[in-house]
Parts: sequence; structure tokens; C-alpha cells
Amino acid sequence: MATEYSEHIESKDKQPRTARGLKTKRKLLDAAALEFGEKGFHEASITGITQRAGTALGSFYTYFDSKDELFSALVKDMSARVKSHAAEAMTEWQNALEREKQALEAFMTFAREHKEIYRIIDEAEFVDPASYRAHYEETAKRIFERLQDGSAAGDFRGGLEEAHAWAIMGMNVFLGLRYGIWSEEKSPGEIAELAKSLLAEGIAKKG
Amino acid sequence: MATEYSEHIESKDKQPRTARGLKTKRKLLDAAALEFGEKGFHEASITGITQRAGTALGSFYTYFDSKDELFSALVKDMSARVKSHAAEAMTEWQNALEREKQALEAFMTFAREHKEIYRIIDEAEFVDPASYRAHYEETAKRIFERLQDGSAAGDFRGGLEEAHAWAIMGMNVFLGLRYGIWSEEKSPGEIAELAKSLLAEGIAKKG
DNA sequence: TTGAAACTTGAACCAACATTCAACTTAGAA
DNA sequence: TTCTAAGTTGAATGTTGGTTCAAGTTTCAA
Repeated sequence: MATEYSEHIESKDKQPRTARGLKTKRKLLDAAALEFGEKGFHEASITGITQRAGTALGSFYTYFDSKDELFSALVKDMSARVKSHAAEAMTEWQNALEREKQALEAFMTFAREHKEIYRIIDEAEFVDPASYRAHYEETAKRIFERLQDGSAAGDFRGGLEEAHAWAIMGMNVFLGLRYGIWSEEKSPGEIAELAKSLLAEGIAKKG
Repeated sequence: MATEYSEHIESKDKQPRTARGLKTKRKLLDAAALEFGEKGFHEASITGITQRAGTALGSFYTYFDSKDELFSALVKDMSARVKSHAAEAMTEWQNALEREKQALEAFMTFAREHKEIYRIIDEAEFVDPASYRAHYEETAKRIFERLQDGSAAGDFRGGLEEAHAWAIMGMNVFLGLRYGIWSEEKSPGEIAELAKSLLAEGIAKKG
């Protein structure tokens, strides 16, 4: 899983200046995502990261100021990647409801390919609370905007609030955890379809 | 907030045998809930806990085998308390939809009074994964049973699955975080009503 | 009243890392 | 080719904080 780490990951004056340095930094970043995903922030060690990366312990500090700073960068990166992955998956759509389905399906697919994501973002609640909060607030805002679009387009009813976005986000996160990470007994498509119908008409008996 | 800690908290041979011991243990438990809730597992220290409790460092080990064991007990206790608090709030109900509303409202009220709960249960993902999983699996199972009851009673449609329960749980957890812990700009009643209508009829435009 | 069990105390121990650093190697511009 | 900046290395440092323990105090049943 080759990954592109974006600018926010670069700290002030620790940018690699040669091809060799760039390669080393990328190895460290990828190793760190694995290590943190597997062991969690506190159980993970710099030694473990540099061992996975195949570099010396000291090299870590050539590119990062601290363990916290690295983790923080990783959280922001993960957050950005979920976002862009979902965005890509929602290019063509005719119906706002269908679009929500696509968003969940894309998220679940991404989660299956990057099981570290839950551990890293969840642990940010403790290690980097600001990023944790920012991640969910931004995600909710994005969902809310889609809801408003949907209302304007006549697909959704009016009067939808920020809270509806939070409800949907919570639904997505938990479905992703249960059916993306803990087990794969149901496909993202199935789960997304089920969520879509819940969103469309609720679960009350008609009549 | 005086709390009752239930049996699972007692470890094999470390039960207090006198009134004095019982009192000390309870002080430690309450202090721990605060300390963990405030700082999280790793930032919290035994020293901090015993200081809050007003006991000597060594006393901690008269009642607990380790920091992990204590945390584990606390997670199970919190989980049990959320459960029983919700159960109490759902005594009288005529309609399954109304009952779900009551469950969420009770949960949010509980969360506001015990803001530690999120940090403690969330951090269990790292410190005591088995308890974390058990908490959510049991909660989902309980919701699923209510859904089946509701279908049988003719309030909910048929064909509801475990995944619906997970979706509802996720919704509740995130609404609780956003409007119970992060801000209190909306009352539990308002939020619960909003969730009820989402659950009842979804958000698609009728017609 | 008394003595053994229960409980309390906090200094000392110890292992686990995060971080530093000075010596060394490599890259690549001039 | 040469020379300096960039990068690499891993042993050593230092701190933090969980856990132990031996000496003291309190409880309470007999």
C-alpha cells in the first residue's frame, strides 16, 4: 500500500533534501502507520517503527521532532485520505440518497483496506484531541452540506439539521467498524443498501 | 456523584474485610474514574489516583493487582451502569418508537452526568479490547431485541437485522458525544425527538 | 484486654522507552 | 575530483511511573 503523505506531514525544517532522505522518510511513515495501527500509540515504540522501516533509531529524529508529532501528522493524513477517497467515489450521482449510499460504501471499502484507520483516529481522542475533534466536525459538516443539497434538489425533506448529519456519521462509523473491520460477513454494498433504506424511509411500519 | 460498584469489580482475594477497607476501596474507585476520565489511561497515574483518594500509594495494591486490572473493572462497571440506567428509563412505553426515543434520551442524560464515560469506554479499545467489544456487542444485541419486539408489536416493519441495531447504536453514540459531552446547546429531549423522527420515517421527501 | 489479621504507608526499585549526540558515511554540486 | 551539506548510526542518557516491600498502625473477635 504505497501512500502519499501530504504537506501537513512536513515539519518546518526537517524536510528531506535528497532523494535518499525522501525515501527514508516515506519508509518511516509507512512503518509508523503499521506500528500504530497494530499496537496503538503507547504500545508502539520508535524502535519498533525504525526496525520495520529498516533504518537506525536515530534516523527517526532526522525527520520528526517527536513521537507525538508523527502521530499527529498521521491522524491528519488519515483524515484527509478518508475524505478524498469518499469524494472520488461520489463523482456521478443522480439522487442524494444514492449519493449517501455511495459515501458509506466507499468508506467501508477504504476501512477494509486500511484497518489501521480506526485505531489511529480513535486514539487521537487521547493523543491529539484537537485533530480528533476536527476530523469529526469536518466530516459532519460535509455530510450536512450534502443533506442541504439533497433538500434543495427535492430528494430529502426540509428542516434537516446538523444533528441529522451527526446521526448519519455515527451510523456510518459503527457500521464500518462492525462490518468493515471486525468481520466481513456482509459486503459494503449490502450494508450501504440497508443504511440507504433506513435513511430513506425509516423503520416504522407503514400505514 | 456517589457510585455503587458492583461485584465484577472485586478481584479474587483482594476484597476488603473491614468497613475501613471497604471505604478505602470505594475512594480509590471514585478517584480512578475521575482520573481516567480526565487524563485518559496513560496520562493517569496511580500516584494521581491515590492522591485524589487521599490514601498512600501502596494502598492501591491492597485492592488492585495492577493499573490495567482497575481500568478493566471500571470499563465493565461503566458499561453495566449505562445499561441499567437506560433500562430503568424504559419502564412504561406504548410504542416501540417512543421506547427508542426514551433510550437515547436516558443515555444522553447519563452521559452529561458522567462525562468520563466516553473516555473510559473509548480507551478500552486499546487497554482492554475484549471489554470494549463486549460492551458494543451487548448493546447492539439489546437494541436488536427491542427492534424485534417492535416488529412483533406492529410498530416497526419486518426484516430488521442486526445491522440496523448497529446503525442505531452508532447514531446514539455520536449524538451523545456531540450533544451530551461536547456541548449542551440542545437538550436530550430535542435530540431524541429528532432521532425518533429519523428512525420513524427517514429523511427522504415524501411522494 | 489482647493478639493476629487487616490495613496503611512511602521510600526504593526497576524496566521501558523517548530523546540526544558525536562519530561516521554518502550524495551531488561545482 | 573534491568538499560540504545531508543523511545515518546506535550507544548512552535521563525520566517517568508502575510495582514491591518491610515496617508501622488500626480493627475487632474472642
